[in-house]
Amino acid sequence: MFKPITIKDIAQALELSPSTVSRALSDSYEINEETKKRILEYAEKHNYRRNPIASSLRQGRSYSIGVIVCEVANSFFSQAIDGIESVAYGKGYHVIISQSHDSYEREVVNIQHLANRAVDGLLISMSAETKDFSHIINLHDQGLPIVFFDRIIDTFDTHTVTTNNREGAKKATQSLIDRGFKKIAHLANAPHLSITSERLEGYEEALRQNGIALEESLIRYCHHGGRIQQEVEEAVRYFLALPEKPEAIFVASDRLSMGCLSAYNNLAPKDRHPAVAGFSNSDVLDLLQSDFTCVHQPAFEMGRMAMELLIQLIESKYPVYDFDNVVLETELISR
Amino acid sequence: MFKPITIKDIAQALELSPSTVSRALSDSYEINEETKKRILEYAEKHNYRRNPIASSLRQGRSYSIGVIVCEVANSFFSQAIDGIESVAYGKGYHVIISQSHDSYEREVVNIQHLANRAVDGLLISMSAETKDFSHIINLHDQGLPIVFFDRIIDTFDTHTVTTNNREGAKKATQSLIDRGFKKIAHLANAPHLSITSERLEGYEEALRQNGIALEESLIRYCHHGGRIQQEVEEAVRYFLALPEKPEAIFVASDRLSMGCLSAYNNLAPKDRHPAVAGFSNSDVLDLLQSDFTCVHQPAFEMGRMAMELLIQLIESKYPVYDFDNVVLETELISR
DNA sequence: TACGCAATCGATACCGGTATCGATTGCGAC
DNA sequence: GTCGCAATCGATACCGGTATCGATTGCGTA
Repeated sequence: MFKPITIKDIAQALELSPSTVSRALSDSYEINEETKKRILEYAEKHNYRRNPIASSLRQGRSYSIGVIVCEVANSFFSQAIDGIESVAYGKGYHVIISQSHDSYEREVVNIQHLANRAVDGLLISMSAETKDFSHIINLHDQGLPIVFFDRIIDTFDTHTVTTNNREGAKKATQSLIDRGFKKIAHLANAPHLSITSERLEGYEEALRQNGIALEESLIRYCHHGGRIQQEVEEAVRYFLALPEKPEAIFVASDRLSMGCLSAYNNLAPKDRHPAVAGFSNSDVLDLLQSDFTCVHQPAFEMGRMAMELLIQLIESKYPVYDFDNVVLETELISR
Repeated sequence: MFKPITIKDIAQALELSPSTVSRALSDSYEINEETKKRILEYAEKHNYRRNPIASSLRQGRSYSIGVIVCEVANSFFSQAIDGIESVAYGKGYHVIISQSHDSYEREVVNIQHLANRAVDGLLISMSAETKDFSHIINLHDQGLPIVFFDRIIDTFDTHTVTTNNREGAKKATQSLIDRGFKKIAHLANAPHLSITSERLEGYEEALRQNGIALEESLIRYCHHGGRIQQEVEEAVRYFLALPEKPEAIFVASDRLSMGCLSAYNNLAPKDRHPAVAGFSNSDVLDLLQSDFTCVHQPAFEMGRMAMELLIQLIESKYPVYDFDNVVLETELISR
């Protein structure tokens, strides 16, 4: 088995002390430029690599952060992750990605796992199923820096990055109204998600401003965020069974849009489907249906910003009590 | 700042030695059941968590493995990752996901990063751009266990998990032939990928067996795997400019299929598009075009298997010289 | 009685960096 | 001449577990 070269090996070879080598390798001002050069050259030549494990142990920091999202196979989150990584790599942090699959249990396990792996901080977007936040509160109480993005909770104060969900939902709904639809249903995400209530508000506001009565019967929730296709089909089946079928649907998310369209294809293949507008960051969905209007979130930017705020928390020398709640604007893309 | 409880704290509190506590916590047979119970209870009560960093340092193992794929926003890879995780978590391993975005440089950086983070092994699916394998060979020579899946290289011997690309490509092409098409183009991935040549073979074989002459002019490669939409558009533009336009296209991958369909929509919105068949694990693409026939790979199973083989390598007490090259079958899904 | 051995637990070095405290040298200033 | 201080480097403890080697006790057996 290959045994990598250590700082002590270098020290011995150059007749220096380990501390000198360590300092030289981290470019300390205490070390003579000449010696520094010797050490760096030797290290380079012998392909020395710092052992981050040992380093972490001593420094009490791992220079890695954890990200928990429901799933990476989702355009919004994969774009957000790209944004996160773009900042992280630049600042020397490593990103560990974890998926909750919108399941409460997996969220708990994974967050625990990440905390155990001694991450320096967490970027969290809540799972759809989660109603109890104690697993997160505990870590926060223990001093672990946490930043929420997209799906946030307000149980305690910290940085958050979201989009203007209310306004986005309003714009999407308005676009459907502008196209002449009056009977507009809403296919919503899990009720306890922050984005769900905000988007619902926007939907309601658009209806109200256009003098359209809100019908509770036109709102359907998906408690697992569409993770189970069956729940989406149930909603669609419900819509199809209504005496007056909705002419259009405002769908809360990407995944739900796909599930919804797929369900309509399966359940009523020959029928004319209602028009659909909704939140989406997919670059595929636009191929799907020419009349699909979507609200696009600046996912990359959100990831970037969340990561920057997290690093700010991590590297702050003093406890932070002043938190940012960034809200970015959405973009309506219609065809 | 919160200071977590350590093994030494427990030892002191219970008037035992750290080694006894350590052994009790790992359920060693050397420790009396009674003492074990005392220790476990105390640890539980005081919410003790083992410090994996310290543990890794001493044991020379991190119980984490690295995965490098081109991107997670890809159904095939996200499904494979799910498979990987399903095995990993069960065996106490943590999965660190890294994206190459089909770029050679990012692949090198990320693999280096993972190796630095002292992963116990790597699961690699090669980037489309990569032609030089020395960064991987180096790590392998240093004894790092590596298993390739999907996009493999044969520069050195190790476990690999792939699908029967030749057969899958053949089936897809055959399905187009069965539908009466004779002029069938092939939109291929980067030429140096293993999957590219294998799928090309299947395409050629299907043509040959049906007495259709192979026309080199109908084969277009995307050197960046479709990462740059421009290259796909270029290929489509090429197809559109041919004196005899292809009636159908066999597309090598998911991403290329999307890019291809999108390009046709943009470049020739009013034209009737050629029929498309190709490799895909997307659950969206089937919504797209009713006549899209796809070859589905058992991605989850591939991930599962690759992870199991990797663990086998990692936990083997003796050097392994006998390697498995698993080839799973594809499934043709037509409508 | 003495010896072997299993059961149980302790002391300590060690994993590879790094923070801390100190030592040495040289030189300008008083 | 001595003092102060900057520059440069060394020795060592320490981070938190864990592998290694030993020590002790008790009991069965020759």
